[in-house]
Amino acid sequence: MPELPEVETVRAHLEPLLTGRRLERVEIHDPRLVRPLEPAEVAAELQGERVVAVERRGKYLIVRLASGGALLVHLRMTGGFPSEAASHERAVLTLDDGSRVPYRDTRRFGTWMVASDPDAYLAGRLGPEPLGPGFTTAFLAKRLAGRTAPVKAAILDQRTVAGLGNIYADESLWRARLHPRRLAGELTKAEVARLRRGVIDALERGIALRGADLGDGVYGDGSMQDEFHAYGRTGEPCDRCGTPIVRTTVAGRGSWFCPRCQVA
DNA sequence: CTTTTTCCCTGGACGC
DNA sequence: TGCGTCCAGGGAAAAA
Repeated sequence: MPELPEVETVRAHLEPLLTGRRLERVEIHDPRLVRPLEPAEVAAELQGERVVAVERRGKYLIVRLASGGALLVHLRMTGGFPSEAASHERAVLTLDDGSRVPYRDTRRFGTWMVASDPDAYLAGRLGPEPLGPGFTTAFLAKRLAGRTAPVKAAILDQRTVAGLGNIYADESLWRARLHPRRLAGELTKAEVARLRRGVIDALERGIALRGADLGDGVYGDGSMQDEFHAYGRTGEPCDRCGTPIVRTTVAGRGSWFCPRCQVA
């Protein structure tokens, strides 16, 4: 559930803790976290490495190492680096200043992997950063052209744009006034431009508010949930036209939209 | 190639 | 109160 704004918030939290530090000790308690490798193999690769930067690409955290490689962390649904003791601790980093950085993940979907060439690895599975120069209307139009999948499915595809999940997909479509079931290939140029703008605005707002906090201890301390226009708002009035928000299922995901201003 | 479906996992919500 | 059932969701993998 952490999406781009939440992962960015985690990145900002980790950066001052890790940058410049050496990984003194790496304990991986849950073998699933690093499959198919064994925890001991991953720990051995990481121990003794120095962290030179903590970056983000899409929903991945990139813990860059002095060797040129990186630890790639994907939080999936419930992963996170709590600042206080928490249950479901799946791994712990001990740094050369003696500090402990615990990783928790209730549902155990998150992954850690060591990549020798992280940029190549990520480039092969992710489209452009939505807040970077590559996410142009022309690129988005090309990605959507000819596709018969619902536009919501298309923007959840990380190769179309990196970092959207179910929440920000719905918020982006609301801002763009597009029905989630519209066929991706049938959008007009003007609608594609609106979609791009909706994605950018929704994510920038999410980052500014330090992400959403859904009260389950998974998302951070952000306040984006107070500004949701669509997600989870069944029956509540649309902030544009007052029509009650409707829930349906698109691409196998709960999807909320305004049936009046997001026209099918 | 595309699109859809299944699966992984846990805790919280809900019905009886 | 205590069960059983359903649901949430990212993305890999399989199926179509």
